[in-house]
Amino acid sequence: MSAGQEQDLKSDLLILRTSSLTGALERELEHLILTGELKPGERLNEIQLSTRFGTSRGPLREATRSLQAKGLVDIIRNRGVFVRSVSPDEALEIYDVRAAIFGLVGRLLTDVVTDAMLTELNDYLDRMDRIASSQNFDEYYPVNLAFHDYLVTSTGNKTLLQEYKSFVNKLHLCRARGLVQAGGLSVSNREHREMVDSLASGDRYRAQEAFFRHVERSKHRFMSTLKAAD
Amino acid sequence: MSAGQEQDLKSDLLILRTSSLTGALERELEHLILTGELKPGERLNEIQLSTRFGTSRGPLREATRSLQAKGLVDIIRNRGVFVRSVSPDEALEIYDVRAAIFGLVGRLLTDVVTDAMLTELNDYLDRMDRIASSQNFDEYYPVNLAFHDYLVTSTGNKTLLQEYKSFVNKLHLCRARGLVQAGGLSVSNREHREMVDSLASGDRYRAQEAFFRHVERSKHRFMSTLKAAD
DNA sequence: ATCCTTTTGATTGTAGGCAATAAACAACAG
DNA sequence: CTGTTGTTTATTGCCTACAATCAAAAGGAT
Repeated sequence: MSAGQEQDLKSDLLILRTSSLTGALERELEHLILTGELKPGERLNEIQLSTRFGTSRGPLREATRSLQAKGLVDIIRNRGVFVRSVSPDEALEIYDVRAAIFGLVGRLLTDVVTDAMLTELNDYLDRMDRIASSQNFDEYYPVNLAFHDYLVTSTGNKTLLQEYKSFVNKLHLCRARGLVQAGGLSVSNREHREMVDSLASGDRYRAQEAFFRHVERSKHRFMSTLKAAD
Repeated sequence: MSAGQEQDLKSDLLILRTSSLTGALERELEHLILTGELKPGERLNEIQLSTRFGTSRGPLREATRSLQAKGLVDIIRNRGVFVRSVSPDEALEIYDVRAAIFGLVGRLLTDVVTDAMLTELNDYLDRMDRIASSQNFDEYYPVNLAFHDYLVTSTGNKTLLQEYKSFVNKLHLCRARGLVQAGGLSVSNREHREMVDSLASGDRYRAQEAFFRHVERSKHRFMSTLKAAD
């Protein structure tokens, strides 16, 4: 079954001795899940996957256990491994926690922000404004992602970065989540500008609240799509 | 090797068909780590542990992979599994994230707090005050834990609860962390009272900040013990 | 003493097998 | 026709045993 590319995964990644086979499998499965190739609710067949990647069942089982702890799959005893399906209710919970995390990003950045960072951020804003006016979502999305990544990374807090990414990932597993922000590109960028301005002001509470609200608003946009689907 | 109690763990927990052997091992190892029976930096020998619990290597390896994803152990290829040792720097990072999470608890609670909850919380405060005045730390600690648990659980946000507990656990893995709050029992309870009062006021920003500051202060107490050790 | 092999001990990955379980299916009685 | 009861089958859970791999310790040469 489509052995051409994946069969080589084992030998390919063993050349990069950097990590174990389990680790490679874990990254590969995570990729399949986050790109949607494995859809929420779908089952992961052990022997099917292990033969597909040319490994034995052992490392594969270890990889799935790791993914379970990360919250990407559910394991039901004697039934198997299933791609996690995040309910709308749980998505709302995640949005709240993510808002708090992101609020902390704003709060921390006020202490470390430099002029160089502010010009860099304003560059991002201008670029995103241009793209937003053309309503080109496919182009907007990666820049938007880079913008947020830049912010979180700049705090220098690696634990924070890890948590943030983990929550962004989990939101991808929500079935009901269409491309939420598709409507309000320029709306969203107005919030971005307020975030950067708040950083420039040096007011940590204003920054925390601006960052918090940005996620909260995106939660509300998500909720409105839920009601629309009723 | 001390087969008396642990040998029975397998059969005992298989009677409770509720969970897999891997899951049981994971909980057992987590317990050993968090109680300090396995100390930070210590290696987990596969065969030694599997024979100790009367299982084979497979489930044990799966359990350790899960613990790795939870951040409780580090796995080095071809070297083995080690209990995670949290550096002071990383502990400071965790304190910040935990502060943001806990701040969210305060913010969310203002929307759901009831009179019954407030009286319950004031009961906690009175009990802790009495214990604090007697400087009995062993008695204070579990009540303090229950107080915080009650707060986080009352938000109704299960994702939040899970994250909060995860961070509290990770802080246990910091070698340098003596019993930090040992000094300021009544100081800490003054902060608790401000937290409850802020909830009663209904001001979500005040509550968020009160909860945030409580963790931040405990971070500062932790930092002062670091300097003292220089 | 330093550097370079060699050995050793442990982990990692593989293969194969068996028991247990759950879902799908068939036979059956009401 | 419907609901219940076996039966089958696929899959997981767990085990043993073995080969491969790697890191650190031991040994010897310069």
